Amino acid sequence: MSIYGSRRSDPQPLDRTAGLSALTGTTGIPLHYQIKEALTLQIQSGRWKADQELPTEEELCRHYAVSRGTVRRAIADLVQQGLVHRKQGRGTYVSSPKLEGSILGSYKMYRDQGVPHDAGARVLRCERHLASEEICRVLDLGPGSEVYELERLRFVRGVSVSLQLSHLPAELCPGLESEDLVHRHLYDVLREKFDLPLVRAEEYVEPVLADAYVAGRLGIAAGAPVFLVERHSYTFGGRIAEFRRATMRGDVYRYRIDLR
Amino acid sequence: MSIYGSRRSDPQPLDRTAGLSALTGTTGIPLHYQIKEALTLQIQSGRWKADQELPTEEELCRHYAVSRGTVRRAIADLVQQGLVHRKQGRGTYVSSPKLEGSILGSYKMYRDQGVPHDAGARVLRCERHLASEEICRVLDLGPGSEVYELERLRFVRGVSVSLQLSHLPAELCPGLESEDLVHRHLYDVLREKFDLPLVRAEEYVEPVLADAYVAGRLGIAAGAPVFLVERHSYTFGGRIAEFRRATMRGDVYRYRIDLR
DNA sequence: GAGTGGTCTAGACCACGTT
DNA sequence: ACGTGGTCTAGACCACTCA
Repeated sequence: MSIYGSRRSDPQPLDRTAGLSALTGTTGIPLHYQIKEALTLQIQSGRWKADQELPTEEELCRHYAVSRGTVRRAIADLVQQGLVHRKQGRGTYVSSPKLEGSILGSYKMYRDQGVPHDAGARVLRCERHLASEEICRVLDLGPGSEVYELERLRFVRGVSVSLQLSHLPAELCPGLESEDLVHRHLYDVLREKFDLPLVRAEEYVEPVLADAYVAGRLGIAAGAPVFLVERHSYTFGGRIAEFRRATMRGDVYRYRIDLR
Repeated sequence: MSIYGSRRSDPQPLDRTAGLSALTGTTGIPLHYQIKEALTLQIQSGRWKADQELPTEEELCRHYAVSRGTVRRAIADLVQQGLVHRKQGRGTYVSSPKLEGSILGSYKMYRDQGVPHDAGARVLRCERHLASEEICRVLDLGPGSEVYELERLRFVRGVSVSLQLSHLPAELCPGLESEDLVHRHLYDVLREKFDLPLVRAEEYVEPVLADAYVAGRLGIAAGAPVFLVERHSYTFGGRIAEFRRATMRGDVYRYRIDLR
């Protein structure tokens, strides 16, 4: 029985001796930092799932044998990092990584604001095969690895807006081809079916001219200006989960970038 | 004589009664928040300049008649916001807004990485005149306001890379036309000559085709893909200091966007 | 009313940088 | 040696949520 057996949503046990006591005496690492790292590990390892309740401050104080201020400092850092959130009178909860919101917020429909309720995708291709040398390099895979290659056409209100070619390490999402990618977002499927939450992404954006193939798929003239977006998406541990090359209609999208 | 007369770099005096005591009793606003706001005001008003030393924790405790933990919480929030930074054993210092680094980091030279030592600009035009209706709206100015219109061509290693048309409220930077904008960055001039540090900017980016004028200026073919970047730059108080429309060569630049 | 997180205090000791 | 910020404690009271 966990020492947290009486907790409402029964979080996983923490091993105080392994996580803390070994470090405290010898090293000069602050206690609040060690506690923050220990809690981070619980979250990133997946032992604490999204929306799960953390132990209360008082429990953590007892558990780590520290004062409340120290526990609060550790949790405050987690809040600042976005790993957890707190509600006064309620408790502390694991935050679900919300990279998707960040991605959706970065580029916007040009004229047509508002949430596109009737957005969707057509899957043109979803194949598992040996990765090319280039894709192995980009996905940080050894030679001879298998990948899923997923070509999709995205629609908003019946209008095609972008053409996407995704590459995913096959070992991370075996059986991807039998998932419903028409009605569900790829990133939702990755998170819920394959336990692959995305936590970070880099995009490289260039302006290019639509070639004949892209123009045909998007229903625009060849030579029209479009965004070419290369996106590297990462899951926990810095592991790359998807490499995507997308062509987005320049007359429909524009990027918004906030600089601070 | 300031009560801080003995301080090393002689910070401006704080008026405790005006800033704090009036609020404390009546409202339920936390003390650490009120102190943070009071310190923020000192910085944003320009009374505390960049790199200036803040009062020590002990002085702030006495001054606001609060405990050290409360002062530390206020300063920790300022650190997190990037307004100040601390050095153990030294002190707490006002940070200089570093929006420029953020801007320079957002788009990168395509092939040619590395710092462009020999970058420069040619000023094609710098005129003060009545603002058009559109520019008045964008700059949030009343009708009949005057603006500077500044057209520049930027070079890196002797190659023209972008064409920029900036609009600035004339009242914020009177005499801009006599400043050296060839060897100095516009934002450096704004900060140092006109006391106008930029703290935030929004960019809207689209892919377009270069028209004949732009192509001629940039030395590329008409119809080549380029970025059209509209940037709104803000100084303290949410006041817009510059609206810029820039055309950037697509074969030279690409945007890098980090999503979290 | 019981339990949660939010605020604040008073004091202690430590690590670091300057003098 | 002294002054700075960094860490940690033990305790108090408050604000909010929920049964």
